[in-house]
Amino acid sequence: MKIYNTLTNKKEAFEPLENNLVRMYVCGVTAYDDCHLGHARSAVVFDVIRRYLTFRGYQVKFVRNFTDIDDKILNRAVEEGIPWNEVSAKYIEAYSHDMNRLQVSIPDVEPRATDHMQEIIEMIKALVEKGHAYRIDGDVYYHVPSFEGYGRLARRNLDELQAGARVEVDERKRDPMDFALWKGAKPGEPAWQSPWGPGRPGWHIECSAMSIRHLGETFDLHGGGKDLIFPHHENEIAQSSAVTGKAFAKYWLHNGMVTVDEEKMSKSLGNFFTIKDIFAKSNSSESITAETLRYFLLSTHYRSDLNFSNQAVSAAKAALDNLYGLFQRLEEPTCGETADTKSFQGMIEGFKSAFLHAMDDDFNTPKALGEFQRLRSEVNGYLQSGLSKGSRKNVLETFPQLGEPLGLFQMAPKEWEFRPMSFAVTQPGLQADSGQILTDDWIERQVQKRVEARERKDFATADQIRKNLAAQGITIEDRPDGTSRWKR
RNA sequence: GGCGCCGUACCCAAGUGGCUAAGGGAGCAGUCUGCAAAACUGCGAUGCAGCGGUUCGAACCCGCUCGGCGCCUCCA
Repeated sequence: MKIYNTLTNKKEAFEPLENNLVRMYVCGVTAYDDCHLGHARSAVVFDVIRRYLTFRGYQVKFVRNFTDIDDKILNRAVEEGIPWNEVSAKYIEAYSHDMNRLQVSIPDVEPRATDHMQEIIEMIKALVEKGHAYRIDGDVYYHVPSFEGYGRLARRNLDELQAGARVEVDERKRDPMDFALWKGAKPGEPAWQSPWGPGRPGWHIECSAMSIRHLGETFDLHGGGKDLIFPHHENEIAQSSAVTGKAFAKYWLHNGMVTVDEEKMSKSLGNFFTIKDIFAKSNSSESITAETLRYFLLSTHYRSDLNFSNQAVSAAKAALDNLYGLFQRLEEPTCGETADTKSFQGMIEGFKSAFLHAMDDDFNTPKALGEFQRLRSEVNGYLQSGLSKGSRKNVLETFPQLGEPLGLFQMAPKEWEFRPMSFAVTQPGLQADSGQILTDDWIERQVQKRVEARERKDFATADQIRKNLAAQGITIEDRPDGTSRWKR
């Protein structure tokens, strides 16, 4: 298996530090607002990485944190007029809800900064003792020049950084690059007791403290969005290695940004789409919307940026329609039995090995999805001439089995709906009475009436029924034997 | 200004030194069908931003140019 490591800037053979145990930490979110598609991408990408490692036989311990104390949370509390810890609790709940809808599996540990104050304070104390941090009044700063390897991850040197510094420099700091480990509390702010007086931790230290607490001083994988490389991950390394004297994470993985009109999706630009909104505006069921979003998110390699558009999501939905269409046909009773052919077995095996090969190469999900599509096309070809029951079953099991690491193809084919996906009300007339209110029984009766009409060659009636159903978003497909299937 | 990434067909997107440049969406044509739908088959980049260079051979390596983006500030 090969994994691209930001630390070395190249793909490396993946070798866990300890046998087949993989310890991975991913930076989660600051709980002060609903999460958007960018947050979701990071969560889905690392969910897939975790699932695939597990699928490959590794024992994975996966930790993803919540930042539940931070300036933005405090600001939000003032805005909403509620206590700060209600803000974080509310948005942690919202995040968990969204991740659950997106079928993102729950990490083994979801640590929160406020539950690790002891570890954080101990770590800062150690940094002060070792001369890597200093106190100014109630604040504690990390002294960046005291750490020799600073800038290695982001491939920058201190001179360059200072030349480009855009922040107003706090004159009290020994170096402009120094960052806060501990912030003394201002009146009215929440505070924890510390050797430097009441206050709260800076952002970067919590990830160091929590990852070491749950995974040990050196662990295998550390992930997050690529916008965290600098300064967040650079600072994590500086803090952690300065305390332990050991290497921190062995492999650093970073996902690309989600963009809108080629610009990074972000709060500050205001060009973000929340997961909540996307689900609310979707004309499909929650599970179908979730699978479509996952397919969309995995259709670009995790390290590249991914542009969000209605068209791109629709393409993902259409691609899934074709796959679920095949599943549906495979489940139908066979008319003619044909014997298994050698070439069929070979084709399935060829697919499996192509899938593994793609995923083993730095989790190349777009390539893997391409292989699934190729399998679909192959199986459809076999279906033209006939496929044995055993082979049908084989295919029907292969998709969910290999789709599991991607979190795809877990749905029963009959639950799938084939209507084009949209996120807004496009055609009010059609939208208003789309399939949802129609019961399967009612549709079934309509279809049966049409079958009977066709039997007596009353095509006018048959076509009228088909037209009516089409207006409700129901598609009819006639089989050669005179029966019909329908799809929402 | 510094550091880094990217530019592959109408759209999305793999491929990063050597078979006919994966796959999906959209489109067109054919087979099938009462007509459809679906499926299948075929068509679609003599070329991978442009220009040079290295090489027996380059989308892939090197250089320059143009264009886009990210980070350098909170950020997934």
